[in-house]
Amino acid sequence: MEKYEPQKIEKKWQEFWEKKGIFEAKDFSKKPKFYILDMFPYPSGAGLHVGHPRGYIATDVIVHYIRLKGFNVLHPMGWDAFGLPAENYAIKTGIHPEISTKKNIARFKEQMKMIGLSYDWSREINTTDPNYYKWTQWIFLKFFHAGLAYNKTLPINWCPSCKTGLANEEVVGGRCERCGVEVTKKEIPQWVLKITAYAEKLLKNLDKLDWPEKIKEMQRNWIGRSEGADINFKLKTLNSKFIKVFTTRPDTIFGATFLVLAPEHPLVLEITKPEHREGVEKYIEKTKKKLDVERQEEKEKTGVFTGAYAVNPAAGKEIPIWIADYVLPYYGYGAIMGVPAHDQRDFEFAKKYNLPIKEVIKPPLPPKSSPSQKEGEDKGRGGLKEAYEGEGILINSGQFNGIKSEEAKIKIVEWLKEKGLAGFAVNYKLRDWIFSRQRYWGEPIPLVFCNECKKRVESANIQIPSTKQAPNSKFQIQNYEYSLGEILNPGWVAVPEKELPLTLPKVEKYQPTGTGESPLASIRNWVETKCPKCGSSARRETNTMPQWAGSCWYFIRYVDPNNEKTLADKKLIEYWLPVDFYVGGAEHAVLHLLYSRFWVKFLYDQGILPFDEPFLKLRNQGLILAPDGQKMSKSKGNVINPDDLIKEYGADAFRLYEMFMGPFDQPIAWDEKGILGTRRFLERVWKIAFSEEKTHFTPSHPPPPKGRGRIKEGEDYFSLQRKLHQTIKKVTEDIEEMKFNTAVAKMMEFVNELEKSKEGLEKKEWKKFLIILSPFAPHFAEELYHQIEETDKSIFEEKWPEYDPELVREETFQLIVQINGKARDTIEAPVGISEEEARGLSLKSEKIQKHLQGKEIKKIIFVKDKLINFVVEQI
RNA sequence: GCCGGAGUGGCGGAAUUGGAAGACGCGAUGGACUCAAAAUCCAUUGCCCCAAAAGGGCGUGUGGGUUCAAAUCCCACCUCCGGCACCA
Repeated sequence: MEKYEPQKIEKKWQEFWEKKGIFEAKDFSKKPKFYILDMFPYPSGAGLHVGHPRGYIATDVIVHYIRLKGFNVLHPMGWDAFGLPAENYAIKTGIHPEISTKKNIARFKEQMKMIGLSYDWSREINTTDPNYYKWTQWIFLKFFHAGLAYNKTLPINWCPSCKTGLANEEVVGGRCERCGVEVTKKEIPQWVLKITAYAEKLLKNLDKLDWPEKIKEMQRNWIGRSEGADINFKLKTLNSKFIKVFTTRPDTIFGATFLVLAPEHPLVLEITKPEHREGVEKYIEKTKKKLDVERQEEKEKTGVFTGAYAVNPAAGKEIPIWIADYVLPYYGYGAIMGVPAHDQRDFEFAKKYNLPIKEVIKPPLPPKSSPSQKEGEDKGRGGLKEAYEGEGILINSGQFNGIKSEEAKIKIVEWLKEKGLAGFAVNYKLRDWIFSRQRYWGEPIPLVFCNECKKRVESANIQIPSTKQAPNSKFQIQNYEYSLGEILNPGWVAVPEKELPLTLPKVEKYQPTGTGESPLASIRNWVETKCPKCGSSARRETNTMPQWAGSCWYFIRYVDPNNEKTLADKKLIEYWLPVDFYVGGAEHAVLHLLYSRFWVKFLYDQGILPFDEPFLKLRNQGLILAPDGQKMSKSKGNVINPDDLIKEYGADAFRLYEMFMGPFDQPIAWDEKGILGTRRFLERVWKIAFSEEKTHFTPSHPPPPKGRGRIKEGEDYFSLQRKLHQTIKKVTEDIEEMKFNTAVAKMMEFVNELEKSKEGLEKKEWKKFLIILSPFAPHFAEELYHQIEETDKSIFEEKWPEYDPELVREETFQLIVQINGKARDTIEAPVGISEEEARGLSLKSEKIQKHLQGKEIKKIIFVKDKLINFVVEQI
């Protein structure tokens, strides 16, 4: 017998598969298609650690399984290679990101091949390849022309360490998602994508996706839809002007005793009375200096009075207008109505500045624990301890007194609507996507700025239709045709499609300037260009696209990775897409997963894609933590690489252990001892494979009887058969449900039994076991398959075995005999026996007799093929 | 504070239409093989009582409840992890 030496066999079979090309997807094959995708990695310099492959191995298991089931599978891999680490590395070493990226990709690929992952490498893509990002730019221009990309100077989140602006989604707890440094504010011109235009669709479609509830919930919260009303408060002084607020509680309008504007509100200075001007300006200054985090951490409410008054449209009373930084400028209208009796924040503010508190909602039943309702408490004279935020019955609300708040929410808005002072409204927390990065290593934004065009567009005074009505309209000005985007952003002109890709120029210094300009700005002969429309001198946009741009659509490119005419052939898109099954980490819940849904919805509206959701089914793998229970990171020095493990234990033992260590979707700490267990398992299977009587058994007795009845002869043989088929069933079901850990456990159980058994399996049955093992341990199974089969076929060209339902069913079971719910004996009994038979069997047991002595049987509970329970009472 | 998920041996975990808790693996202990060790093989391995066996009791975060029977269902609470957080 040869020794099991994974190092010898793994390389051999990897080359065998590659030469055969059996893992390549066939376009338009007659087999049913299945597109299963891993989130493609950023090829970092550190290479893969043991956490990465967890998802890759899981999809690989599924891929093998589903191929064996007869599907035409698309399972590609590529590189999300734009990003800061490569650029930072370039700053440090002067090595161009393209070069370091190339090196890293080679390393990643080598590691993936080492694990034996069965990707279709003929479709490999790389987001930094100009032939790829040509289409990223092309899609950006679609957004631009449709009026969904706009240029605006905004105070945005700025990472002082990465020296770039960030999207809302990239700020985690006030810190930069990448480097963890606290985010500051910076006001610079930005390209912004109008993701908010898709808020409703992004929210609604979630319901139809087979995604983890957790991710869907996170997206729902992120989009943050609230229903309520817009209400106009007439200003006391500037007669024609209104302050508009959004509220989810129009039923409390009679209790609005003041207004609060965000310090950034555009009307603040206009309405402020001269005698309050100084205080207001000071407050605005102070707010400007505050970081978003500080502003949100502030517990104590602060604010200043503007001296101005507005009129409560329901109560008709004059109410003061304040400014305070607890009102955020970017939500709603940056202004709120203060209802201190029914909003805790307003309550705290009112308490602090002695503003009137007016109760307008009475709780339906006084809640016992509410301090405001305690007896003997000084209520009604501003003695409230906290706001009552629940629903209830209206009081102090004129003609609406006595009705329920639910009802009032509608009636009051309708009443105010008639007076032209309110309307039903919906608001979202989602904000538009800040799309510019002041860094080098990203896709150049293919736009130029032309002063002549700016003048032309501005002077033309065009009536702009809403983007919804005319997303792709063209406008003729003099001899030039402008798109909607070019009209909405005067002076900005798109680089013509035929000039794409607009390639990233070589630069001498990668160092970000920190002033808000990209390193590209220093390359004069690149920046200075001619306007593609009118030929006047123009300047290129020097910001680049964010990290997430390329990953928004990469799954589309895999279906036709080399197409030069379009992002992918329509027929291939129709055949392969959308992605049937997507696997990756949960950390992208509101980044990549939201952005790519947005892009797909847009491309669908543009008629470019025939589907509007990219990923039908999504599953997240749990994080693999370092043995110390911490997240693996280079800085902590606790990273474990797969290379050495594979060298020592083999790729198959590694794969098995990654699947066996715990439930796929739960985080788990790495334990190297565990891989020893799966290696031992393989060694035992190997030994069995070389034992003729175990794998080439010829039964000397008749085949197993169908149905009931037992034969003593060949008992071991039948019980092995049965066990094998139960294992096939369990492994099949577990792969479908991604319960890989129990699938592996079941195969181990089977092998234990086979080891112990006096008899063995016939060759054709042994083959079935090798096939169900093959997705987990492909090299190993292929080797043993060729040991029993003279063939140049691969095990992966076989068929997934069907289990025999007759064999899966057991003939006997352990009847549990309970007395008062406690198990007192077990008796082997034939499956399907009746209560009477079971009772008869049980009463024969000495143990049971003993327990029943001196007791009266009150009741018998019988569960078929499981247990019988005697309920007794002491006589 | 709000939303989501989870608490089971020394460890990772199994068991969910309620039906023997601890599958499988790791570790540990004893033994075989060996000059010895590693590897391998065999046995034991939730805790407690009993000299041992037989036998019995306890046991799935805590407290209560429903039930012949609860890790599983209900109520209250505790802890941990993840996400969001002055969103009007």
